[in-house]
Amino acid sequence: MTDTVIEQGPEAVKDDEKHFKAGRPRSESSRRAILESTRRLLTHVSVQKLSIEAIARKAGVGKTTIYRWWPNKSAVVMEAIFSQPAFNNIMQTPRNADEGVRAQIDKLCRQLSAKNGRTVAEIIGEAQSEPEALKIFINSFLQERYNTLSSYIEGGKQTGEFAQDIDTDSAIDVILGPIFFRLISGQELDDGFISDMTEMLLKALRA
Amino acid sequence: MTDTVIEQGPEAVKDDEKHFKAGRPRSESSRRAILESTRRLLTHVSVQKLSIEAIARKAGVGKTTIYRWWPNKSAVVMEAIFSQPAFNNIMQTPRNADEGVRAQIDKLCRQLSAKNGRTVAEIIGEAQSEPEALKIFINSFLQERYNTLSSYIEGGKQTGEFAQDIDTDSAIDVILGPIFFRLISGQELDDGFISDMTEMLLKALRA
Amino acid sequence: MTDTVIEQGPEAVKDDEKHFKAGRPRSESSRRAILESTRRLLTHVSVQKLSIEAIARKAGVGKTTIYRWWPNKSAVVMEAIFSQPAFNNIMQTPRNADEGVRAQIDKLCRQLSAKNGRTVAEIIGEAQSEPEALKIFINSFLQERYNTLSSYIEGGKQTGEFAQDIDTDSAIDVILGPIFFRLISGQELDDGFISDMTEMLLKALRA
Amino acid sequence: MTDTVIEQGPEAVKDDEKHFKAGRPRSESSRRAILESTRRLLTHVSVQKLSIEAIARKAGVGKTTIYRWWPNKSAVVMEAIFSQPAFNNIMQTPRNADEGVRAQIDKLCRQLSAKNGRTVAEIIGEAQSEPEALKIFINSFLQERYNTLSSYIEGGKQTGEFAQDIDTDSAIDVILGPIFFRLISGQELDDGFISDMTEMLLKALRA
DNA sequence: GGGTAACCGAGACGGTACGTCTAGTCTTTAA
DNA sequence: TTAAAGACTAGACGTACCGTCTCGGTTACCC
Repeated sequence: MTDTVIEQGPEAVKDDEKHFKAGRPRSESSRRAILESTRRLLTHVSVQKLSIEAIARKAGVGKTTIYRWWPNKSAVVMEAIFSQPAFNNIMQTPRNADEGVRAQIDKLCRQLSAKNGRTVAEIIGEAQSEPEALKIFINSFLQERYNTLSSYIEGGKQTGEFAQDIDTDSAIDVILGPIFFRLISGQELDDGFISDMTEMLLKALRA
Repeated sequence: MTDTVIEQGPEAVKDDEKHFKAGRPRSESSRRAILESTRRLLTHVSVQKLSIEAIARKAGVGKTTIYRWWPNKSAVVMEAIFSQPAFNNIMQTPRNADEGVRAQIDKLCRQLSAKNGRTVAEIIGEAQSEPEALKIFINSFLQERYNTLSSYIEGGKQTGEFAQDIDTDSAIDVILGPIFFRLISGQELDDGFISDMTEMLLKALRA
Repeated sequence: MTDTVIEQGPEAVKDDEKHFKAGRPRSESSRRAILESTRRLLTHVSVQKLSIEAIARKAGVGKTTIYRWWPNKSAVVMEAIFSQPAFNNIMQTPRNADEGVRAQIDKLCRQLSAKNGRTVAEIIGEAQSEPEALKIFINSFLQERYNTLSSYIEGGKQTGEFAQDIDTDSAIDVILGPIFFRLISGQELDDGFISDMTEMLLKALRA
Repeated sequence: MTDTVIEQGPEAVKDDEKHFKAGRPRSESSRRAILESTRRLLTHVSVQKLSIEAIARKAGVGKTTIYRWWPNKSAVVMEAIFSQPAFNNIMQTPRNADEGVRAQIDKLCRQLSAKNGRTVAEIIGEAQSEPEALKIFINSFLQERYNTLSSYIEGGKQTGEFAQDIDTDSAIDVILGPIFFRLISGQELDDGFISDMTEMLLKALRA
């Protein structure tokens, strides 16, 4: 699901009617080689120091092939990172709102720990000067967490678990904020912080 | 106060004893021209697209002069931005902890609004792939806000305004997090969000 | 004698009358340090790659001190090289013109062998793009060899050893040419070549 | 013929079999623009003061394009200069050895007169500190003159025109030496000198 | 099975910027 | 006044990538 947001190719046209599609089709093996090479290279260098040329070289692919299918480096990197199984966000339906929020916080912190967290931080960094990259990041990663949290909070407000007067969107930012702030300020997302933060946030939400 | 952290020059030696100081002294006018040019250029381009060459060109200064006094682009940018009067952080002593935290949140949000906020976001972005730049950012900007908030929260815990069992450092991250998260996720720091957030955070802190 | 040609400083005033000479006197130790450092550096790098900065650094001297006393790098190098005892050109008075020419060829070839030869070649190279350096080279090195050869050839023409119809200046160029050509074309001035050449040249000169 | 020595490109593969030749082909117009710009710039500045950047700027070409096809500045300059029609060395077959040597001397002196001579002198100068440049100079310019003279001298020795006991290689250096020496010592290659020299040299060669 | 068309790799292209180096000048204090 | 130190503007160095382009060659689909 994640990658369909990123995907830019003509495949986007998936309408009912079969389109006349002349010409050689996109090479699936090249696509995989590009993403795999990107992941490999990111274990050694930062997103900003990663170059399209290096990806192409390593993947044994022409630069044009990359430029044809992705609008910029950030898009390649995000598809490479977020298409990994660890980044799928399917949550088990929780027993109550409190538990749902806790589970989402936990899951997100686990996803952002270790190497992947650093890379996501670098992606966010890259996105600060490229509005388009920021949009892709939001659509392909943040949106889903927003939606999940949103449903939990709305649910909590209805059941009376959470205060009725809190603004859902603001609340989400208050929840996600500390996590990403720790990430970009170079601090660990250690268990101590996670539990401290969780208690504070739930106290803020509760009725 | 901010810039003393960044400052690199031999002026650091300000001891009582007179030092032998051979050679032509640092040109104050070049220093000012560099910082001013940096500020001007940043109104047109992002931090990442800003080049040392462009700064030198615009300031009518040799590249070496920049490299002599600043370790990298981020350091120049930070000194240019944070040395502006708007970024001094002198807070009036508040009547109580609650008011102190509110004032600090307000002040920070005002500093990060408009053009400056974007630039700070870009600085943070740049720092994601340069540990040294991150360190400078923390020392020359974040640390002060940390210290101020820390004293308010500790005070609040002692007077009984705030809960005794909260961890001060975690609390600070919970407070600063949402602000910087809005910033880096490209959303406005509008009044509605600020007041929503403030209420939630203070609820989380209160005894 | 050699170096007076190169010398440019105010010492040029060597008139009888004592001149009032205010200010700190020229440092003889700096002068020696500069020349010695130049010689040392030239054992590692070529004349063109030798920089004034490197000389100043090595000699523990300001760049200004060098620029004050020598017009350019070539002048420093030539004074450093040609002031060595090996480069004095005092010839014993020969028994006849033939022997004089032979002796001069021999001496020159010996002076231009090994490391010194390479350096002289580099000086000539440097002088190709700096007319002033070329002039200094001619005055401080070539001229003396010209004069000596000229007197031998003129003498030979008078005694009938050499043909009357040869032009002395042209003859000198014909004699010196092959030596310097071997030098700048990177070939050794080996004994075989020296004797081959000497025979041919004397045959050309003889009546 | 001259430039094939300099040429570095993959075109060197001119075998019968068709080679697969991927990628965009070398731009002939860029190549011409580079050489032409080099020639133009050399009418104003010396070889040593000529910079690759200036060539690229004037030719409207990226620096990389120059570095891709030539190993260094000297190589560009030599191809620019020696690929001119005036520098082809095709000699008419002479009636005898004497005439051949005279013709070669004449031709060379004509080629080295005026502006071109100065540039060749500068090339030689440049080559004094760059062994690789010297090698290219020898291969792309000197070698041909050597070969031609060699065949004439060998011929002359066989027909009895020239002395049997002269060493051909030494003789060539004796012939070329005076010409290049006049060049690098900044003197004109005027007709008077050329005829004086020619007579002396042929006298030296004759049986 | 031939035509068509988009794909592929390779790699050259004009550019920009990097961070370093040196030139030659300027400006200070100490001798 | 000169020496020494070292900062100054200026600009070239050779390298790395950018994003575009131009090749020869490949692979599907449709008639």
